[in-house]
Amino acid sequence: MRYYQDLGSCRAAEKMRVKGWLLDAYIAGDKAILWLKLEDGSLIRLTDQYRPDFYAEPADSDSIEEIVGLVLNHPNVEDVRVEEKFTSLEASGKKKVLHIYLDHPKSQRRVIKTLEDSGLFRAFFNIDLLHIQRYLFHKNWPPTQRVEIEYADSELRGINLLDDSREIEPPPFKTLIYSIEPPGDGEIQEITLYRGTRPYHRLRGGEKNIIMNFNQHIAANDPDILVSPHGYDDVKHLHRRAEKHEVHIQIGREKASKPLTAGRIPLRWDFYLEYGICGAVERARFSLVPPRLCADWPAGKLIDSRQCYEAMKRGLLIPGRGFYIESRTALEVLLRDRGGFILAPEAGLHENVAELDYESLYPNIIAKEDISYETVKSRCGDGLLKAVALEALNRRLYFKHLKRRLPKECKEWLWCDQRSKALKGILVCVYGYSGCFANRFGNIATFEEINRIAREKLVETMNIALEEGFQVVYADTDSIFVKREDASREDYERLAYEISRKIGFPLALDHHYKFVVFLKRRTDPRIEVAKRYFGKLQDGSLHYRGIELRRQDTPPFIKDFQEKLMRILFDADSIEEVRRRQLAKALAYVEEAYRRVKSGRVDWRKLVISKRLNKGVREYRCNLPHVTVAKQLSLRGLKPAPGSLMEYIILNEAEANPYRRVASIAFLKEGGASYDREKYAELLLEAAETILGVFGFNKERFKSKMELKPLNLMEVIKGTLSS
DNA sequence: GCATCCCATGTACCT
DNA sequence: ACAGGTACATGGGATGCG
Repeated sequence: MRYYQDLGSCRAAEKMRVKGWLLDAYIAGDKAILWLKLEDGSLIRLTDQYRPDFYAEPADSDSIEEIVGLVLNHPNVEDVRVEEKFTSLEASGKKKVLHIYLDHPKSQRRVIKTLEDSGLFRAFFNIDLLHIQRYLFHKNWPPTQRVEIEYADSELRGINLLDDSREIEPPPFKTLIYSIEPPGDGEIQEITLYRGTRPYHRLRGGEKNIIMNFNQHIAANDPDILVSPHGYDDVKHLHRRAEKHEVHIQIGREKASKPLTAGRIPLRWDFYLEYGICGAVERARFSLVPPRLCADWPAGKLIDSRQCYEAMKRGLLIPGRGFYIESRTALEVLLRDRGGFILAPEAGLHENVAELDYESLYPNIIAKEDISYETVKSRCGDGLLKAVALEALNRRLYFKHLKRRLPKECKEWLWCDQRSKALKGILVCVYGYSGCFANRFGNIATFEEINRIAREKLVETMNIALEEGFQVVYADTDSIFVKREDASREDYERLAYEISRKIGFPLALDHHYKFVVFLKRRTDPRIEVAKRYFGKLQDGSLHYRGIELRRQDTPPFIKDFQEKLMRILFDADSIEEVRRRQLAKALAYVEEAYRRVKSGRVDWRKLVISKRLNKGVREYRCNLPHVTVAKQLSLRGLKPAPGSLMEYIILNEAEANPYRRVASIAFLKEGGASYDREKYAELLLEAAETILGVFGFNKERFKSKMELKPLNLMEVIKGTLSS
């Protein structure tokens, strides 16, 4: 067993050796504070030395000895060494740089300011990271990974990483779930405590009391993880309210509330529901950032952290964050910058179609073809990006495949699912982030090279399918839709296997459709459209993309209608049966729903449209309905924040005054509202046309037939076929 | 003065 | 602090027509 010894004081204290998981870590003063959950469920707080260091590149390397003397003279600098380093990934040769060691984390800002002002330096490196990142990077210590540690006198003496890469279960962190009522930053009326999704206790009786009781509850239960609707923001809210009553509360494990949730992990409700503790664990392991911080970070930030860690391991210097700019002419963009490959679908109704999808195609290209920022121009060695992607890729594959062998919905299945989903979220971004302007190592060439290979692979894939006797109906980026009339599920699986073997990347049968419809452009029905289709799988479930039903801005009534319509239509064993029997039933259903909308009998709550307000009301140039709604709210003192959903119904679209066209649901009473029947009927028929359009359904014709009673619904269809 | 077309703007979705 | 590609609705000005 190897220990990474620290240079600490060697007092005659008893050394302890324990196994556990790093739950939280942060820098306080000149120490790293480490909270470890141990195997027996107990918790320990250890400290460790932390002295920050960074690099500075002299503007003029000739007078380097003189500069060293100058820097050493700074009262906060403990040591300076001259080292030879690559100053960028593209750099052709090493340069002499100063490695500067500081006396205290707090000194960094001051020292850098002084050095900057001196004008003697061209650039600084390894400064644009959190201290805790640098500490964990130096220790090669991914939080939440199983470790054996040695300590004495509450000081860390050594760590040894244990291999828990095959472990499914998350560390035994204790969770507390709560919510604050009402939501928002006003006075607290109640705090609800939950077991799973069920409330089991409500704290009530005056804000001050509620807060104090909650504080006590935390102290008594000593949870490791705090789950609430807004995670850390809720903790801040609690603190603000407590201050109002001059009450001291302690949500974290430190008396000094430095990080408010020191030693505990605040998680957002929706994150917890989707990814669980496993998700936080995967993020922390990937990024080497404590889960308290990284659970909330956007993926790009996690990738940046991992990239910096990998760079440091290779002895590379970390440049500051900044935006890179690459200018190119419009023609260059036109010629070079292409995204994924798309084969326009063959519009219409198809039977027995297979959708074959590549498994993490982009990360696989990065890892297997070793595409990276520094290798893209001249291929050499293992690239940085490969190192970033490979472990996550293997981990994801492991959990995804393990999941399939487990009984669905058991604990282990859920953990595998959460881990693989969390890793997928990161992996998808590795490719996108490679060309992101904010990526300190990024460049467009890398991004485009990955893209180019992906396109090449997809075209090869299509060709193999054709050679094997299949028809390619549609293809987009990393998936292809193929069909052969007599093909069985096994035939499709064989094809997927054959392609995987030849291309060298994993491809799998993702969906086997009984029926699938590819749509035409609504704005120009002569042209077929990508990314909009729907169908029924062999197992009987519906599967659809891009259509109204997928959109959050579609009113629930329309969604329910469209889904039911699809069900009715596809309740058959063959296309013949669909046409002969189900089509008439579907039309009858359209008529029924149409009459209901037109009669005004639909509950307005089912007609609510919700659209996101992406910026401040003043910044809009177009007076769109949801902007009008935002203005309505502003007028009444409710300021809708950018990013919030505007929920409204359409009262009368034709109204000249835009404020009377729509109404925010905030102003609608229980009694109800009279909605714009014409408009909602129109939306209904558009949703119907999406589903029934292939059979010749046309909303205008439907409407005119509806005016004439009695009507024979089939005429709506027949009319088209004969015309 | 009114209907119609076109385009910029904006949201949401797919991979 | 993920990219690029795609679809579609909406408002409002430009355009055409009488």
